[in-house]
Amino acid sequence: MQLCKRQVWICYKHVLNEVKAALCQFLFCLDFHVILKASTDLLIKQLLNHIKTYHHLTDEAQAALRECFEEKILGKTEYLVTAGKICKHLYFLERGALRGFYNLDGKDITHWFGFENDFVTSFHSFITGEPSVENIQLLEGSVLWGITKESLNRLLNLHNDLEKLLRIAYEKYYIRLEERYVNAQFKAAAERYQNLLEQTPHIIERVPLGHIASYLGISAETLSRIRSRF
Amino acid sequence: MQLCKRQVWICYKHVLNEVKAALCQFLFCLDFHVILKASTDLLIKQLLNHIKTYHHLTDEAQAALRECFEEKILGKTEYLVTAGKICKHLYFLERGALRGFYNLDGKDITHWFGFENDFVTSFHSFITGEPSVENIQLLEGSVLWGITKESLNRLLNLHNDLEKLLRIAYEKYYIRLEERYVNAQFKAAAERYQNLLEQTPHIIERVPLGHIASYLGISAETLSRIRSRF
DNA sequence: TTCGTTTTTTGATGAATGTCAAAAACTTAA
DNA sequence: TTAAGTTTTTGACATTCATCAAAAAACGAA
Repeated sequence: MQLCKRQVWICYKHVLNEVKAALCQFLFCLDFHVILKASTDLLIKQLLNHIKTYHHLTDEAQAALRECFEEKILGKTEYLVTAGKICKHLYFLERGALRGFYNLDGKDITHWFGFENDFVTSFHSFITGEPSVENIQLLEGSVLWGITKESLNRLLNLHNDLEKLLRIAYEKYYIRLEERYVNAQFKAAAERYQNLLEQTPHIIERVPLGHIASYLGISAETLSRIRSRF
Repeated sequence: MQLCKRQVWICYKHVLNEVKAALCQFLFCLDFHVILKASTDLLIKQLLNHIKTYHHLTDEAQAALRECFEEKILGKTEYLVTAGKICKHLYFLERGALRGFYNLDGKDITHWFGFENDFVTSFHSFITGEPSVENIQLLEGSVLWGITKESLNRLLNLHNDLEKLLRIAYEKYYIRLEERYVNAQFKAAAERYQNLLEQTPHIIERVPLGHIASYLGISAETLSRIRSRF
């Protein structure tokens, strides 16, 4: 777990995604932590499109968001959030995959995954301002957009429709978590794996078995056996 | 499970809680479903005091809430919400206790408990407008305050501080659920019982063992054995 | 490609927990 | 208070799953 990396900030305008990705890949190899800062007239299209599915925002609120979100590109296995530190950002995952995990008796326990169009953060730390108990680690090279808690709070006081948007987002995330909770606690391991296969096959396709086993609350050996007998 | 009961609406002003409780008790015996309608200048004090811990409301917003919440008093074993029906109310539990449960393969699975100062509803049904999959049943005679989704939405559009309050409430409920999730899935049965003993002893004191076992995801027999060896 | 490392699979064993059944304790209503 | 019903406890046994160890497969860097 590398807590201290060399950082590069790159400001850009009208750069192709492919070029951007290649550049980042190159810098990852040199062990740099890359933070791309897009011109404000660019991008966040996907973010704005996504939140439209929650609630419609005024043009002013959209412009304000554009100002405050900062692009961040991280490579596979890098950490977005590390346990013990206060997490001051809320991130939108534009492209890629990551996992939230914490350490229990020396073992890593993965308790959630994030994919395209998810809002991710250590919610506990972000909301309470206490140090995070969980780590967030990249499973693939990913493109994220981050906003600080201060910026977000400022915007929430300026734009009422943003407050409503966030409330609706929390509602959605709440019932999603509730569903996950019921699945996790009250169904057998094999059934939970079946559910995963049917409802979120992308998890199985993109995440190594070990993490999935941990996520399902079973040992990797047991999951391997379940999988072998379909 | 009685879906259709005789109802009494009682409008009152300046009635002692003891008298109210005695009256309700009497009516429960006669198998009435009691709905008390307080004069708007009375009560909801506890509710308003409680939500102050989340966010301060303007006097106008407080007055608006007073108008919209309706008192509801139910007896032990009665149902607040039944599976299959759309739950259109959000409730504040002033006094009493209840459980949320659903049916899985013919067995009742209790997945949460509610106590004093909790907001309760079938969140999935309330938020999505779909029929509830869970039942909410009273564990003790309880005093609740309910608001309809329509009223709430109307108030949210009128009072921005209410929107903020609700967002903050969702945040709290979200991280509370997340904690419960991690506890549930990744700790052993005995440890979960220990946690319950330490963190929420009121659950153990006020809820029958069978429901607690179900809540912990273990059989009543196993819980009985865990308990016998402390 | 090849070597070394990590991940996944397979097998043997033991611990934890579920299930069924019956007894004991507790509740409730008449 | 009793009698009926419900909940909790106890015992015997079966099942599920974790653990440890070792082999096989997949992955990654040189």
